Amino acid sequence: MFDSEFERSLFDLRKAKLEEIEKLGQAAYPNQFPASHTVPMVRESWGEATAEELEASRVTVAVAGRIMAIRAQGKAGFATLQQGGERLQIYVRLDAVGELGFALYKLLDLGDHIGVAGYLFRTRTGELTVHVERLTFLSKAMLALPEKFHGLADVELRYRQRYVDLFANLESREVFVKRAKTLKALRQFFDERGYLEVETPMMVAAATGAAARPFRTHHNALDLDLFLRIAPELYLKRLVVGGLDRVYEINRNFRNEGVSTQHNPEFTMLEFYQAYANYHDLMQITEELVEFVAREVNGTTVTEYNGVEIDLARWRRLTMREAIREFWPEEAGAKPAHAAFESAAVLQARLHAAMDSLEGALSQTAHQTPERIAELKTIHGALTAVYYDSMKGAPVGKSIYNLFEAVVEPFLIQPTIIYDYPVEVSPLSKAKPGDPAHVERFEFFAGGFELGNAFSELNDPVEQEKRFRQQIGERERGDDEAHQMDEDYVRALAYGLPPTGGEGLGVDRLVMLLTGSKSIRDVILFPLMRNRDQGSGIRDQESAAKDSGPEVLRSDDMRSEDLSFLHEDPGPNYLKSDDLRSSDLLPDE
RNA sequence: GGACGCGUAGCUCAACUGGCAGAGCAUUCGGCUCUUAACCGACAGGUUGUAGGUUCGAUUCCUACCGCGUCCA
Repeated sequence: MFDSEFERSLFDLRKAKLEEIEKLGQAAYPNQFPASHTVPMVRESWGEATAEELEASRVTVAVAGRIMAIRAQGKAGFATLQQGGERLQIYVRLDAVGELGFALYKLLDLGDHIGVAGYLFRTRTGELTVHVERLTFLSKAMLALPEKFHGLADVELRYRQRYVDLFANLESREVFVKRAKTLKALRQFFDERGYLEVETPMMVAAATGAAARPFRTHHNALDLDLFLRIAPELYLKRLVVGGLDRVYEINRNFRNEGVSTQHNPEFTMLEFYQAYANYHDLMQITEELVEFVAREVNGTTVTEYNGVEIDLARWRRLTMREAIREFWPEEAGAKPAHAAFESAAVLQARLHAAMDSLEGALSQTAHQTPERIAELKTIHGALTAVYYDSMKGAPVGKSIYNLFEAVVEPFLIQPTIIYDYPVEVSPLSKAKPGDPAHVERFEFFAGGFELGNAFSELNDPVEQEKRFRQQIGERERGDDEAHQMDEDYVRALAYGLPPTGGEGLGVDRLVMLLTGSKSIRDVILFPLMRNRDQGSGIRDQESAAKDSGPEVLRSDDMRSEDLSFLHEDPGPNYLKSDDLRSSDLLPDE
């Protein structure tokens, strides 16, 4: 538990103080405190009251909180209580609380929980303050708090010890309050529109519905290899077959892939399906949904992200081909003509010319900013990859999609819907009438990343089976993003899925936008972290002695202990896990 | 997986070109009955992430490893 001798000696000191507190007739760990108000309630009710009004009415309150600042002044003193995410000053005087009360005050430390009863007044400087008449000890902080002005700044410690981050950095608490409001607003939106909230399996025999590697686990009693789901998609559509016309699910998905500012191995996804709707309806719902949630959470649709104002109520809609032409970098030469989207050979020629053009631009970078040079290098690398992938036989639609990801997606800062996706990258979407090369699908973006993905669901079982077979062919060509056959899903379609629109939305990413968070780890309470070994910090003797014993776990080890089964070597029969590539929800690079 | 950056007291941060490892907050002791990043005085607190190497001498330079961050895959 201790990181140093300093902490150990502080802990011993605080234990001695607890004994002194008990000698004063207070319990070291009492069971309750009958508060009359929360700190936010006090601020709400009397935050504007004048000194005269407070004096005339003599409001008495009993509030509890954690001491976040303490200033003793001889026979009196102040402290700042924090509770419910807000702070309230208290004033303790010897002649008001008595000898015992003041002796307790002198034994208090930063971080202790106390309860106070007294009346409200304003100090000379105008601060709303409780004039304490009775002081109750509630719980002691046995370890030192972070620096009181800067809070806990170390990013790693903020993630690993979120319990400290939450009380030391109130803006961190605010992020998670907004996350809760986001979830509530999402549910309200769908509940009001007649959607049924459902829960589908997290542990599945085959990980379907998205393009990602799954985690593997095992059910002992049934001796059954299972995967953690990567998406609920195919289950939710089975429910629509079953007559649940409008369903939604907000739950965790698990993808066994890298960690980044936009990816955590477990993340929260909203998916919803609506019978008799198509992707045009979904575009409308998406815009309404994001706007509604922004207003519920922030009271406004304007949010600042990376220093840029984003209005989540103002959406653009572009087809993928329009977007590529619009965002085509001038350093890459002429924009692809429409014909370039029809034939692999023409597209390859266009890509090759763009690579040459970019190389030329990169050889004369005197007037470019370093940021732009880095962007151009990234774009050049991505175009090169698309080119060679195409030369090796990738379907033209897949190349167009990769081209879109390279030159458009990072630049979609303002809310944008991109629609009409190539059929080759959309095996679960329904084709556009009269245009078999494209499907009724869109993804929506803001802040430079994908927020969600939606389409008119393919409901022809024969066509679905054919698409799955095409995906198997893609996999044999070496594309590990190809989808896996799900025969029971095809069977469900054969019973008749009505025309249906379905959508997935990355809840963590929406919260990032609404809170201005640059990393997904800032909106996940306990993001996945590597194990810390003894490389940092001194291990206390107890845990060092019992290092291998199961009963003494270092706090840093607990998470990974819980999750260790997820990291086992897949082994030879890790079968199709790599191959289980499916739909299009938040596809991975 | 790759590139780059970071890791110094419980916390927030210094330490020039390699030359005695420092400050603020917090802690401890003393003073102070309207302070609010309270103030005044004193004390204490370090295996500079870990392990090696170069050097008369390493927080500083080199190598490997661990952890974190950013970008890329």
